[in-house]
Amino acid sequence: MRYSPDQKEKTHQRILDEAARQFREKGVSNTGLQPLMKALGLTHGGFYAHFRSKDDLVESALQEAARQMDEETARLHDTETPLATLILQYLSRRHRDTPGQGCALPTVSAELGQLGKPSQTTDRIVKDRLALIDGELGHDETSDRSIMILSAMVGGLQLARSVNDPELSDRILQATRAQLLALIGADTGA
Amino acid sequence: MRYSPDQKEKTHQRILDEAARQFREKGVSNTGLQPLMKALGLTHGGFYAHFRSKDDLVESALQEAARQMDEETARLHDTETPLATLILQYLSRRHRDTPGQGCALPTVSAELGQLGKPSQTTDRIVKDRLALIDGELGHDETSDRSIMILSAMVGGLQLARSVNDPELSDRILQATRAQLLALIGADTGA
DNA sequence: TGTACATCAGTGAACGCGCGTTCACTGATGTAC
DNA sequence: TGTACATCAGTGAACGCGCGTTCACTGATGTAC
Repeated sequence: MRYSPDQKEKTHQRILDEAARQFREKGVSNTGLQPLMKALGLTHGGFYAHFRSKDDLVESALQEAARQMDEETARLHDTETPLATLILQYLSRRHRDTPGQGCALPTVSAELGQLGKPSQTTDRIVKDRLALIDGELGHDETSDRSIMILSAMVGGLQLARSVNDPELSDRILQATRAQLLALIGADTGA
Repeated sequence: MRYSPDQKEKTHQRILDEAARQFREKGVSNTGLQPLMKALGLTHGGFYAHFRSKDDLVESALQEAARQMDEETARLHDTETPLATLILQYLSRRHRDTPGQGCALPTVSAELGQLGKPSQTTDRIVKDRLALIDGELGHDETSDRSIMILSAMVGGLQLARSVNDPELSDRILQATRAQLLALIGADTGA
């Protein structure tokens, strides 16, 4: 059956959103196209009217996740201390517990790197994040400090997600947060 | 055919070693038992004389990787500045390029966390690493500082592996290394 | 010492299953007259 | 305005494939007599 004129575009976006969520939640390898389409109330055959292949979807979904992230960081600048807010949000329980809405670096990017599938988008996300942090720190170009902050953010989130003991997980978030805030306090203050 | 008395034990260890390597290199989901056994010159059916299931192998291999790591860190104490040496080795090109011999936290543990498979071993590895770092820093119990150092190590390694641009990858390793060494210099010096 | 038998690590075909992908088809909508 | 036709998003069966797992079997070694 044929649908209203903008129906295809809407479905395309729904697939993209759901994929971006599931890829970050369960990993690319553990996300099947069949269950994904079923979750949207569609059958799997129709997928190929929207994307050339699963790899195509992966790349598009990674870009979509990056775009969503950009929107969120844009909203950051309305706050008083954007970098502190970024760190607090990144290393929050909420971000730990909802990977589907969060940063793609610890999940999708890591898996792509492991599989040897190069993605320009990973580099773009990393460079954007670094530029954001450097901007807040008052640096004109990529600094060692901003790289180390991003490393600690990604590693802290990942460890908090990997660990089994809930107290240890909370502790990892809290400690990494506190240390990073102290670091940037020393940078931007005095 | 039957083999010499200690043959089974040797084969068991060979499977364990190869699995620990492949899991860290390609991820658990992307490692098949059939190719794994073939790589050892065996057929896949024989696998179940050694392990109850793939999940059993995953847990055993994770423990094996942890054991290998312990051996390596034990050797660290022969060096003059063990913590600095640990950081330099962890964030080295060598470690980035040979995940099969390296730390399981950024690869296997992350994937298990993603799949919702709890593993006691992940917690043990994290706690051991933290204890090691705290010991070098002169702390009696887990400190915020040691957690943040481990976060930055894991995150820096992972980012360096995920990124496509070789210069950016090298830069991430170098910057995270430099910042962490400066941090522990300030801690242990002064 | 020689022979009959039990053991069991490893073999390889077979299983059901979910995967990514293909393809002939459907049928409501948009277009042409 | 009414009718005939083209379009094409979505359907659902089917494909070949690799997966984890099972199982009847093999045959060199260890054991019992």
